[in-house]
Amino acid sequence: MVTEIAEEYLETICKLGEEGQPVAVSALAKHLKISSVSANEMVRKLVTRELVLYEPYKGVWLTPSGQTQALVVIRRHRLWERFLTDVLGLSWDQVHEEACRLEHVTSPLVEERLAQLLGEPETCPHGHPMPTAEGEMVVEAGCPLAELTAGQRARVLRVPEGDDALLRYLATLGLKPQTAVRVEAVSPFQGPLTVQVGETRHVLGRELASQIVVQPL
Amino acid sequence: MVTEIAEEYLETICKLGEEGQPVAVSALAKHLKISSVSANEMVRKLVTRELVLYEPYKGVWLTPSGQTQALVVIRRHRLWERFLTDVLGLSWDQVHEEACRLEHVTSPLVEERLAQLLGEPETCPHGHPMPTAEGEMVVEAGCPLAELTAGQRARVLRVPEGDDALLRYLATLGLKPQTAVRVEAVSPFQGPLTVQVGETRHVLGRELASQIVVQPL
DNA sequence: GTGTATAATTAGGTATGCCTTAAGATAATA
DNA sequence: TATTATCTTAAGGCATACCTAATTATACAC
Repeated sequence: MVTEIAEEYLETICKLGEEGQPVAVSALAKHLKISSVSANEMVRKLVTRELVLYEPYKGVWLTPSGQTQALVVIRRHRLWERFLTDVLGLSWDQVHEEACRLEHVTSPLVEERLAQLLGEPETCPHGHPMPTAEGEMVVEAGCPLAELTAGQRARVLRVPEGDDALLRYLATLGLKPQTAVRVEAVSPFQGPLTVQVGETRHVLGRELASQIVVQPL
Repeated sequence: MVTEIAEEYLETICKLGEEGQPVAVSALAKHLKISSVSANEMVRKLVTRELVLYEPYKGVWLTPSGQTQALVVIRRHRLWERFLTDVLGLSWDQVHEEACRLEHVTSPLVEERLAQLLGEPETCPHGHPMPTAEGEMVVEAGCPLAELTAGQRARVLRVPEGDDALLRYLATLGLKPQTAVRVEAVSPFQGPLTVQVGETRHVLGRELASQIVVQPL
């Protein structure tokens, strides 16, 4: 058994280390908003518990056991997010923080029943994949909206989960997972994109557009 | 803001101190399964936060502010219990422990939506009253089943919440809140009671019968 | 009234998880 | 290769919440 704090570390390492890439301890510290000294300390504890592997100046990555634990926490997080939006009617910018707390106090039984209640959802409200009960997670391939060229159509796959203000803005644009979009124009020199969503056209900063993952059609 | 541990203390003081009776620190310690030294320590912290009042050799009781906080936690606990039984289909012996963890990570918003979803329930699955969102809790008057005499009829009001094995046993007897019972016989010298529940007759130990609160009809 | 059992407190210690400062090691690159 | 930036380690602290052992205070029964 690990503490809630350790669960947060595993979860963060899993999210930052997509494709098995080692995660720099400094990146971990930045993400968890703690000093890199503290992160270093905890990483060493996780190493002794054989949940992560660590090479100085290279980074940290999950062992199979750590991966399993991380995916359990991520699954619980995303199940709660779905519950909070779909059943309790919260908006998608309100659920991340709540789920961050609920994920650590969820038993396997509640996890299972929640999944049943929700109809075994395949994504969270922000479009991120739901790890299965068996510990598998398939990340649907896509590319940042910012990489499309004028005229291309695409389907939104996922948006960032943690930034409430951003999510509220995206909601006003109607830019949510599964939505069809069409790039009208791309300004050069890292300029904004003009994107058609439904009947409306919106101008999106390059920075924002690079955080939205889409599947070109 | 108080810690989760402090919330547990407030909750326990509220439950043990029905009718505004001071709660002995030793009783608190026993209930929370910690040493009385630790309980003493925490009580002094709660005093400085003006959540409880304390007189040595007399006990501890809630201030209005402490009472409010305690009732919030109890409300969240009982709402989750209802959710877990009514929506997720857990049995009533499985929900207390889960709710003990969920109660501390529940925002006012989730509390409110949960109450709406459940139809503003007035009791938990074990029959204990639900504090209102305004911080009121009315404990329905009743007496222990053990105090009835042969021939008396009654309606079950509530049963203990924390003892899983007991709850499983009561479930097999059909002894749940709102159930009508009839005392068939009372053995003298603190002997068992014979009680009719539905079509069936059961023999209940005095100890057990004294833990079941009923309303005589 | 005094003794005794119970209750409360004090003193000293553990573990976790965070912090900071300072110093040393490594890597990237100019 | 030297410099700079980043990373790591060492050392010392803080807060919370728990513990045991020993001491002191109180209440109540005789």
